[in-house]
Amino acid sequence: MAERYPFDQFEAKWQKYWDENKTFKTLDGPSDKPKYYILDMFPYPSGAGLHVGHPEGYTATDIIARYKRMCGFNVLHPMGWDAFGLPAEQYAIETGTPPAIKTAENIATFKRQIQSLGFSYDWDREINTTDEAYYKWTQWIFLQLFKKGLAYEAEVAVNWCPALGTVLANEEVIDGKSERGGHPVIRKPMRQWMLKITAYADRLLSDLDDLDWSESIKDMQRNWIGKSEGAEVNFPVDGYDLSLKVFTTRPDTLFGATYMVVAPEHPYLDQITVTDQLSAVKAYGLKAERKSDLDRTELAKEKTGVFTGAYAINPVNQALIPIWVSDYVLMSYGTGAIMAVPAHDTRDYEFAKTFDLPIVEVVSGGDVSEAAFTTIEDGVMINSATSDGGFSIDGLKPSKAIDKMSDWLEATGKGKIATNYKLRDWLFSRQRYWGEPFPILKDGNDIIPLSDSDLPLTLPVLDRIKPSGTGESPLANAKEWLQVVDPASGKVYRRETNTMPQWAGSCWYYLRFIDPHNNDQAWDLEKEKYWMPVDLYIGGAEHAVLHLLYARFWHKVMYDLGYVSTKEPFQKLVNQGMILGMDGEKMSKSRGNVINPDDVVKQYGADSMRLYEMFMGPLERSKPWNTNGIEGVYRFLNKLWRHFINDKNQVIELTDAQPDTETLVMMHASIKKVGMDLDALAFNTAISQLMVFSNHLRSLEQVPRVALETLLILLNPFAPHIAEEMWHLLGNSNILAYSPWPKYDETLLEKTLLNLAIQINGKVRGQIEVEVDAAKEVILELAYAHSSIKQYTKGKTIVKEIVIPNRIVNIVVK
RNA sequence: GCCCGGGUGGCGGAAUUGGUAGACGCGCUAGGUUCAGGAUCUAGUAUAUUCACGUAUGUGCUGGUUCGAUUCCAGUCUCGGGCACCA
Repeated sequence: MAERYPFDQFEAKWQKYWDENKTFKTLDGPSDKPKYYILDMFPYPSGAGLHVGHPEGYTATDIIARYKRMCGFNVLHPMGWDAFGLPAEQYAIETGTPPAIKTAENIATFKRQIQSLGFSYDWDREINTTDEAYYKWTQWIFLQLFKKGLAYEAEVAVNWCPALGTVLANEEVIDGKSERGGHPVIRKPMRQWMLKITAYADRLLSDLDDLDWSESIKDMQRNWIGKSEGAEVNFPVDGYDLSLKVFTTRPDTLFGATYMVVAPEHPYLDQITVTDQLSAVKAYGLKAERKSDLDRTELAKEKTGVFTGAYAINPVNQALIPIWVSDYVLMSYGTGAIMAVPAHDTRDYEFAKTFDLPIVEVVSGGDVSEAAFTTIEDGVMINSATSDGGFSIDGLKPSKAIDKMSDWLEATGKGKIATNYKLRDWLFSRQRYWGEPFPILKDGNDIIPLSDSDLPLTLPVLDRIKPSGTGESPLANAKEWLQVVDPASGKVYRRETNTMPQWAGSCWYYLRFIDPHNNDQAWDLEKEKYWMPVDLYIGGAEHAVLHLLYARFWHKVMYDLGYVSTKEPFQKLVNQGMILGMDGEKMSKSRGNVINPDDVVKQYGADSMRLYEMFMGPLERSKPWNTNGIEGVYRFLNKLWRHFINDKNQVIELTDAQPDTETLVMMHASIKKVGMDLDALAFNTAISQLMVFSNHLRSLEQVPRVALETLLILLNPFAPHIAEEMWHLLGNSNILAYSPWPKYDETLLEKTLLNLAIQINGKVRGQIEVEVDAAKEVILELAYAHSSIKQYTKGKTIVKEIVIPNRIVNIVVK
């Protein structure tokens, strides 16, 4: 390791200075400065503390925040804690330590670690989702959702572990057994709160278009919402006064429907199954239920099913087709029933082959004796006309036939055009203690919301958190808390024992940062108008779908209620890539490849840590940690310090003379490149330019003060401690944090002479120096005069001369 | 299976609209400094071949478009992420 420059002497000093002087306190808007709201995904403060992945995003946002301040923006850059969640509760059950205590300890560790990196957060805006003053408003938002009819109760199956007397999260269930103890886990329906996110599916989808997010994240959200357009078709059940409704994206293939399949949970199943088949169907239903419980990762997708004995009437040709039951049809998607077109659907094809059901080709172009033909781009409809010839789609392309059949369904009332979504309503309750209590009272089945004045409904302090044994949360043990007596009527109500999931607090924290201490409102509407939307949001890709979708949903509800002024909360989103271990694998305790930021800061200092996190590669890419790499950036800072600062902490002698041309050009080129790279979040190449500039300055006999000062200004967002320290050693009394970002002079960067490569048949064979915008004739004359070009053209026929001004010359010879 | 991203020296990675591939950093080699090691400074460093000048090859692979392709197009292999019987 290189000899240390004294970072340990001044990094803490500057952190203390910024803290004591509240250097980064954000004044409430509106102000005359343009605003910039830059947000990190706030962390869950786990017991393990920070790992090097956390500071990657935080460093990126901090650099941008510091850069934007220097550019004259009013910057909002806050940090807080998403502190409800399972681990603290599990810890409480095991050790008896109350979750609030453990959580506070974890937060203290996280905060110390984050602060040791010199991030410029406005700590006066720190929020914690577990504070009463915060979750009061989470509860308030829930009440808004409830009043709008977007929150409802439903019976939903949970992972119930009888031995532990508790409900488990999916991640606590491994191979059908509880993670702790290995006890059996069964599915048990319980009353749960649901949020009607599906009501916003269309807007959540279409509003993605205007966001400055990566296409891949938008695609993930689009896929999750899973919009598909098609038709609903009613198939009357033969002999019954009811019809099976199906959803299909391929109404064009209706003539090819040779059977139907309903999900094992379909409500009509008991009614329509013939007596002979009843026991077989019931047995199948039980098996299907168990299968999904025990081993849902079963990869062998062998088709199974049972015939119900019933028949349906195909509405387009009156054909009688058998109705089967099979678990390849899901009750939770579409209508829980399908029309099966084996010739043109892979799954139906497999099923038909397994049970020897007829396969009728209605789109020509494939070979249905071999495989299902599923494309709608090619092929022509066949066998698709009614026997009386009254209706036909024969001869059409499938895509056209879809429209014609849909119209026919609408016209005859046998079906209608329909849209379906994969997105389901959001299961919004957990059987846990450590979460926001629902502001809800129960009177039998009646639901009574608390009034706003009763908020917050605080969590009761329990001597010991333990399972209720009934599947209800540990709150069911809090007898006093549970019972509420109405003083007027004397009537006794019971509180809701479910709590909200961890997502709740993170769904709106970006709004609370705007006005974190408001006791009368969740946030002030004027302040919201000033600060929203978030201009840049950086966080891990693991939240690409759920957190972002849920937050967008709440935001739209708040928008509809007039509490926020923007349709979308996060205008620009960037997902940082993962930092892998030295071995190129995901960092994990079991692999032993975890890097602790505390060790890095101790050994190399915060500036080197920050610089290395950004120098490793593009922010959005995954990349491996390499200790040699941090040595490199450390050496860069070390050389900078030791070249300009002597043993007595004095700056070497600088010159006040104008820099020479080369230095001046490099200085302005650096201002330009670093600024442009920062705008593009290309931190690694910006740092590279700083190194180039710094290397040049160190090579000079006489270093111009203005050049060194410019370097320090440019370096400041990246390595603020060393930049501030050297800035002050240079005799400046202002602080760099708010020094204006320098402007560059474009005219200095315009070259008068440039090197032009001469190619022969596309291969570079020589270079000439010409004036910018030199005439084609001049260039060619110089080119042919070049010795090696002469050699390559000697005795050859010149076929073509390509001269691209200021770029290249290519001479094609034969 | 479907939907997204990536594949460039020994390594992390650079490369405006197609226009001199390999910036910057690591590592390595040689030399200076040092009693020595470390640290540091200087020079070199894609591969093959050559004493050298040079020449040939080279951005996963195979083709294509072009005077010219890391960049555009088609196909293919591979790694990573997401979803997964979604009708």
